[in-house]
Amino acid sequence: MVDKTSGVPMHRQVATDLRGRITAGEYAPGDKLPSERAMIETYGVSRLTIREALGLLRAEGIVVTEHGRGVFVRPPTSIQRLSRSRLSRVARAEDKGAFLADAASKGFTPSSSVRVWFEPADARTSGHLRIQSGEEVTVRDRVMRADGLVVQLAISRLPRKFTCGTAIEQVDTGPGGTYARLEDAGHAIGDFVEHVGARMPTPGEASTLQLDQGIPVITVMRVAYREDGTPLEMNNMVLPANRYELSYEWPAE
Amino acid sequence: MVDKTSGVPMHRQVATDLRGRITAGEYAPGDKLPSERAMIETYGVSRLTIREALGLLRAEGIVVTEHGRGVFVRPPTSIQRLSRSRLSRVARAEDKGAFLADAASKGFTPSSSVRVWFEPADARTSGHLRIQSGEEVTVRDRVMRADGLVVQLAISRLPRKFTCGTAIEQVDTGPGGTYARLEDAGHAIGDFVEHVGARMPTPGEASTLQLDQGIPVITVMRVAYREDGTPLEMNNMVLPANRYELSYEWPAE
DNA sequence: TAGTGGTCTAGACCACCTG
DNA sequence: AGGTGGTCTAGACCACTAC
Repeated sequence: MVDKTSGVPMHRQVATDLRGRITAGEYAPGDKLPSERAMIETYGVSRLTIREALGLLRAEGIVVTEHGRGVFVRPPTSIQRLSRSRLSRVARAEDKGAFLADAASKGFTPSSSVRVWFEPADARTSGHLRIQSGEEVTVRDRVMRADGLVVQLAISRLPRKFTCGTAIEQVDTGPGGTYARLEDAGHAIGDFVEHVGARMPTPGEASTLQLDQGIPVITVMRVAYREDGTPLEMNNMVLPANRYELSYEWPAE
Repeated sequence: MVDKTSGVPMHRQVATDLRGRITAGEYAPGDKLPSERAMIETYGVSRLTIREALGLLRAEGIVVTEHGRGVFVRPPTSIQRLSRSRLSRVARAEDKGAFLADAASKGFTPSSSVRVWFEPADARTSGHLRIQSGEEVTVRDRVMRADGLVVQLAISRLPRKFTCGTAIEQVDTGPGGTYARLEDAGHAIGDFVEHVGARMPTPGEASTLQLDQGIPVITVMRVAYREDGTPLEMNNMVLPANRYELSYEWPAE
């Protein structure tokens, strides 16, 4: 039962109570919570109030609702660790690309869909790639899956002058992927820079990545530089935050 | 007006319409949207339906509601970039610590509150620091502010055997911060590893960081290793995702 | 068929902000 | 004082899932 006179909104009281029972283990991961109509009796409030409380818990990512089935404590999802070694030259030499290399090493069956096209660089692209605005860039838009589940979106842009006549302009870039083809063409990679952020997904991303409410996405913008400092590629990645963790390591110098 | 027969829930139709008008620039950042009661007339639906639509946009982080004032298009927040150079030995030698160094270089007035205590290592801590479970660790819990606004939470744990008799066990660690004191004590830092993730904030974090709805937090777990590979410190940081971006760079090797 | 969550209405009162 | 969002009720019907 809730206290209608405490000043604390009733739906918050309900949410706090449920959250406490979940963290205390009364409802374990995967367990079904009582139905909304049962909670109406339990707490003595209207159904909307119950639904508002559940909305808070959903937004926190600790419960999921399934239409026709019930409300469940979200089970922990296994986290993939992506470490910067995924970009090592050794890995490239042996494999088809960063994502496929990574997934295969972890026992997943990876697959990806690729679309390739060309377009003039917009302001943001030209800034990061240090080319003229409007200069033609090669765009590779990829959707990566592990065991059929979409786990990563990535869209790469490269100045077309570096990809002309290479397999980078094909759907299948061949062994070692884009970076291997760049090196074949005489553009040895010198440095990588990654900018990492997080935000809530757009509706499109949420449906493509099959994201539940309350799950943010990690955004990574990676720029690959040639040994002379020329930007070769800008890669914008979107990862579901409940399935990924990024790892970086470096010497203290 | 919405189409009540299309099968698409009305609150989604309203949300899609508003989202379109916002991205089209009809409502600019900072602009006030029409009041909920005005939208009831515009769309011909009940107030709850309007509020559900606004709830979707809030969860996406594109609008904010202010009690008694209205609903506003969220203005873009300026992003702080944290790069790994913040941990350079040079910066340590000149300054009070990573955060203060960083904030000062960007024109903010930084401040921080620190609490220090000692406790036995739990399973997770002992695993990362490679010590016996229950061994005593020094805990430094910090709340960092820039111009009075809380911008970062950080909680560090170090095996106490490395901090005994150093200023690390004091609130003020002195010039260069924790890492400088470790080096003074003969523990030269060899490597850093950071694990980066994102999630929705807990209610406590949301209020401490004054986070609006729809803003995730970036989590960083940093482990500092001595030159011989011994873990010296585990630092768990929580950053508001709308104010921070992390940058990493490394040679292609 | 029965139970679940999903959507929606009409109306009410409260808390907060601005004039 | 008047407008705004915040909370809450009672009731209804729909869509999905299970048995």
